[in-house]
Amino acid sequence: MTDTKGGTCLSCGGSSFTKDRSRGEMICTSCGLVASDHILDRGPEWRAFTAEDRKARERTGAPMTLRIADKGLSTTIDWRNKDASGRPIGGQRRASIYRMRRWHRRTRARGSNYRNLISALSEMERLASQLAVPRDTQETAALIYRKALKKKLVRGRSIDAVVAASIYLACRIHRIPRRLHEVSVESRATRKEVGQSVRLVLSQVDVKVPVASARDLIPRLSSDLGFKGETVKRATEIIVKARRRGITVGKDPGGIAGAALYIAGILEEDRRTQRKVAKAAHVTEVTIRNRYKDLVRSLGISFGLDPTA
DNA sequence: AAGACGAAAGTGGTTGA
DNA sequence: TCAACAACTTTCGTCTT
Repeated sequence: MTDTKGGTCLSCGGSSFTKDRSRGEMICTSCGLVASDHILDRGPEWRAFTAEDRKARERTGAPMTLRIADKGLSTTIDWRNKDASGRPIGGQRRASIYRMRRWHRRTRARGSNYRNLISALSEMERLASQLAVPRDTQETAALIYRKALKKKLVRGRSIDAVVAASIYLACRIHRIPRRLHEVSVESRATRKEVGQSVRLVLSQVDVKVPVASARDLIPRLSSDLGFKGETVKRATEIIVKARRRGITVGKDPGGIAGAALYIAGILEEDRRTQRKVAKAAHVTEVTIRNRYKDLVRSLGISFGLDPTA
């Protein structure tokens, strides 16, 4: 409990508030009203300097706060200026009731968006930790989701799908190799739904997302398969060349990355079976073979001579 | 026996009339 | 809404190591 902030309490008219940092709540010091509904909207003010601080607020702060804020006023306030026994209410008390009514209306008007955001953010938290997505990437995801929400893209489709899409896109922006199917496996939405949401968000929301590249998948795949450094380097070269020839467009990046690693493995005498590579890359052996053929043909790779180039 | 290869048919999704 | 289509998968038989 530390700093106090300006403003007027809607319940008692008091002007002093206590801020509970761990919960992100604003509490009126004279009547105890939890007045915190704006905290969600003040994105920038949420910035904290330590990881713990940020974590504490992001996780439990917003949703819990809102839940509390709503709880206090979930009943309707009668419009007549009478008290329970029918006597008229006057003076300061009356003004205070009026303010409460207005506040109540406002909360309700924005209520559906808030409610949506609450469940979305908690789902996002769950998904992100499941996928080991870093904090800043998660923030990007939250931002994308908010934009989508503002554009009414969530209407009529599942929150989970749009959340998953936001995380997937945020990962791509931050070049964190998370593939669509990985995200959808952890999501409650199906791969199809997530995919559709990704496309929708991509077309409607103003985010620039780099194209998914096979290159970004190399580090993960190679560590899964235990390739040595030289092999990884060579695989990366192969992909760079392949992209320059334009034979990577429209193909599953997993297949390309897998095939490049497979080829590099042969060239570097660091071989893995197609089966293993395919499994790690989440494609079939056939796809590895097809990409392998494409790559070998268009890059003129030969396996006979000592590969020193 | 395991791995590599390729043909053929099937799947789920996009695109364009 | 439907058909054509591209990418990928499944399945399976055959060759190679």
